[in-house]
Amino acid sequence: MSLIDTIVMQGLSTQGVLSPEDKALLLGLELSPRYISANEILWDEGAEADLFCVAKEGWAYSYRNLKNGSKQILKFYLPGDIIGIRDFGFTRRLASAAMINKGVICPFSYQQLFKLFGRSSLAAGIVATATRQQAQLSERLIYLGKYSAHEQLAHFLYEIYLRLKRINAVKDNSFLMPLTQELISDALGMSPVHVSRTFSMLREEGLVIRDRQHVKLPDPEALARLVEFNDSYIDEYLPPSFSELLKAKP
Amino acid sequence: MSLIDTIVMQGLSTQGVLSPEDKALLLGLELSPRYISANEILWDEGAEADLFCVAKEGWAYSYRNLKNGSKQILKFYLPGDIIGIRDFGFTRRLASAAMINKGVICPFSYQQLFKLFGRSSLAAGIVATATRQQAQLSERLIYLGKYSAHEQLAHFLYEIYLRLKRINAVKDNSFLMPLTQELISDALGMSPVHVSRTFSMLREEGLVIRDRQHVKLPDPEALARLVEFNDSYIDEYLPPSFSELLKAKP
DNA sequence: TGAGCAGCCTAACTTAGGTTATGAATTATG
DNA sequence: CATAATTCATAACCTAAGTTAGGCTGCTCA
Repeated sequence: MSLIDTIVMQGLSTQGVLSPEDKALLLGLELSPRYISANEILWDEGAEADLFCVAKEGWAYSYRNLKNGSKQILKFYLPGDIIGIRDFGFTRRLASAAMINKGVICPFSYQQLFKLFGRSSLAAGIVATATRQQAQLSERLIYLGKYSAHEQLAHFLYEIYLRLKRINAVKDNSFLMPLTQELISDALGMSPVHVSRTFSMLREEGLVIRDRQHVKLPDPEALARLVEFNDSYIDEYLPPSFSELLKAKP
Repeated sequence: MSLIDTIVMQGLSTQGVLSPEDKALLLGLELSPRYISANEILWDEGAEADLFCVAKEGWAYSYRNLKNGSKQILKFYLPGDIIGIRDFGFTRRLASAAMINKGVICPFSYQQLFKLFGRSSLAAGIVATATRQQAQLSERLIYLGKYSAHEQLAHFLYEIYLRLKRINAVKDNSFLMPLTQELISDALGMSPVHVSRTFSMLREEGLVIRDRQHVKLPDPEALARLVEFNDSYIDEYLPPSFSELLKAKP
């Protein structure tokens, strides 16, 4: 899993927009992998925002600690995702980030990112990556605002399923999800008890089979229909016009 | 109100990072103002994503229509904000956008944006603008997930207050907010009735005085304490390191 | 190998906020 | 100027989800 495997970069790459030098620059970002243990905190809210990471192995999440002692999770990061882009352009972290299970991340600095920005095609790719993350956040906002716990959890599981499928981590409609129900409750803004209740409902409906970290969606399409899933924000490549515009540049 | 007045661009500009040519490019975006009437739809979800707008006058919002007939508002845009950056890198709109009151917007195309991207300092500014919007969304997510209606509405009003103050639209702790309670309810994911109830509570506590569109916060600091407002995501300039990095570039 | 603990389930009870309804005040329209 | 349509306030009632609690299972590590 390299940065190039980010879906947007893939799009740029397969359309021949990235030059060999661009690719060399991208690959240069992953020269210093760091091995991280489970539950290790990558950074705390308010810390200096001086680097980003590509998650190579393991899951991570960003979150905010709330005054009442609980926390709200903003996003789960799967292998291949860029962690910390959220803080680009801020001096301090707006949210904490932590590893869920043990894994490998590749940190890179502002300096390295700016080097990429010199090449407008890479700037476009980075921005597109950031807006994709924002799009995922928007979807979550929509479900938090107006849908029931039942629909929320279904949506959440289907999103994870799609993101894992993209990186070939789904086999026979099953995947590994290293999340406790407490983490899920922090992400969906509901109580852990209600997450359990809702899982039970989905099980009884035959939509989700789960044994600890092993999750199986016997009929993913049924789940998708239930939540009217809008998958354009996950799967889409860059618009065709992009490659034209980028090639035309001097 | 010009694009330069966007907080990030202001930061770049006052630190002398923007060259005269950069500024000319930016101002070029504002050459074709369009006059928009109240409630006019700028674009629908699923439409081709081919342009962005700078809001010059009037308020706008982006939203998603939900299957049950209601809608979820993702963001309100005040004068000076860039509308549509959310869809950068997608071929189709992920959300609809509409004007609230009548106003003026300045559309610009992907081509124009890419021209800006040729200059890495501007690319950085645009990305930072996009991430700032994402940060505002994250804050809303946090409040949707874990706080009561009372705290949510207080937070919402205080955010509007800060954003308006930045563009000098607050006088004597009062400002004009052209939102119906129904729009607010669509943004905060609660029922219109409960918005009204909650406004009544805030009024009784002496925190918010409101007569139709005229809103006064007699003691903004008290409101801020109530919600423990984290204003770093609104006010902060670009990190000092940015200007160093950008100047160092060839 | 067994004590301790994290994770999960289910039940009983409570509550914040949704829903429906009615009326008053404002604003738009013919 | 009169009528219709918004917008808002408040009340009465209801439900989805929170809270507290108790018990089960399967790790971990002493």
